[in-house]
Amino acid sequence: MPRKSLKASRSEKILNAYADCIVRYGLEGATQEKIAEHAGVKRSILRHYLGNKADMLNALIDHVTGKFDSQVQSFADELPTTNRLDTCLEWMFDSEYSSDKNATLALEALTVCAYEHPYAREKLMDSTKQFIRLIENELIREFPNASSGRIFDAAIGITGIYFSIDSLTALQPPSEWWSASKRAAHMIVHSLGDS
Amino acid sequence: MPRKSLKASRSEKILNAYADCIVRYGLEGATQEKIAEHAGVKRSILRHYLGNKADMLNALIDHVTGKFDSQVQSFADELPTTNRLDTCLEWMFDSEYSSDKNATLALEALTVCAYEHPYAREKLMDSTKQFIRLIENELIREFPNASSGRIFDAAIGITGIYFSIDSLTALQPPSEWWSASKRAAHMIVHSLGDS
DNA sequence: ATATATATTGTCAAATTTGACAATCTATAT
DNA sequence: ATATAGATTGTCAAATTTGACAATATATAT
Repeated sequence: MPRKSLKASRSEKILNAYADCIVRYGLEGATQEKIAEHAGVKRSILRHYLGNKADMLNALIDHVTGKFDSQVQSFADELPTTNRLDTCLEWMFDSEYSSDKNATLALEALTVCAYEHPYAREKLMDSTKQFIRLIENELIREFPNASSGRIFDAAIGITGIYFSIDSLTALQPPSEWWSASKRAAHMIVHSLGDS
Repeated sequence: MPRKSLKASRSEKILNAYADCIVRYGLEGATQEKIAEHAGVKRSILRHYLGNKADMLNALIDHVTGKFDSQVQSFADELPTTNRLDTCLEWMFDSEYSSDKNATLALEALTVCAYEHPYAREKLMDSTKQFIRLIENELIREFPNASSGRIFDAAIGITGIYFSIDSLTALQPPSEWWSASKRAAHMIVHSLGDS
């Protein structure tokens, strides 16, 4: 008898707007007013679907990490069977192929609340680990004889380079920084071949 | 006749507290109240020495970038004559040697305001460039025959790895991530030798 | 058509944050 | 000792942000 619930779709829209806002204004700068405006809804709606501020933050943490994780997963699934590693780096460091870098940026923007929010710290850590593992897997596939230690080192390095250039987008760096980052990642890859 | 001004020392103390707060609570989460508390002064003092919120932010930008720049400078000055590059990476990726990582963290925390603050964007970009240049110089000293392109790529990579592991401190990563980051940086260095 | 659960809007109070200024205290030179 | 410029504290109003709830509108099944 009741009308069908819009909780799922509305929550999705609101949380995406929330994530956009923390990327642009910082975690504490993302007020409910701005979030509502970005989402194109009234502020009261936020409370109706997601509760108070603390509830919203928890929902955001789940949303952002979940979105990031699923993007990482589909990223891995869509890699071709041949030339996987090169394609992987191509997608990571070419803005043309990047479907939605905002997931990574939102993840990074949330790190500031990890100091006082153990739950956020755990989930962010898990997502980061999963991303590193993705890189590890591709490196292992290409260099099955490399030691797990060197694989891990390389994965940490490539991930770091990616996270770093990604977070630098706010500074609008020249596009050469992206290509240089890609080549730096390739340097790490190549060094695995010299074992 | 007047009493001597404390403007320099007080401003220094307040701006350091400001920087600490944005690292812990984010840019917009660093309220004047919290800053004053961290600095051990009354809130009114902030206004007296640094003006209103906008004035404080501008002062903070100058302070943080200036502090970072001078640390980078003294970092370069203190490098030994032999084994400079290894020492450089040792200092960067060993928390024992790191005198004050907060300067880097504050720099990164400020990037969120670059979207709407062109002045901040410029200064943050300049400081980042200067850091990259430091790495470039050390690489050139070690590999004078490497092309400037590869030097730049390597510098971007090493800088990215450093910035990234640094900003991940909020997630309290295991210490192995630091050592892995260092080894990844070394991988980039070694790949310069195979030109 | 009507009941019902949900969507949506609106409004007000409480809490937080900031701006501005007055008032007082204190060191320093004369 | 006294004048002076600056240090320090205190207070209040304005603006912002959030919390909470009432009131209305609307879709859906019967």
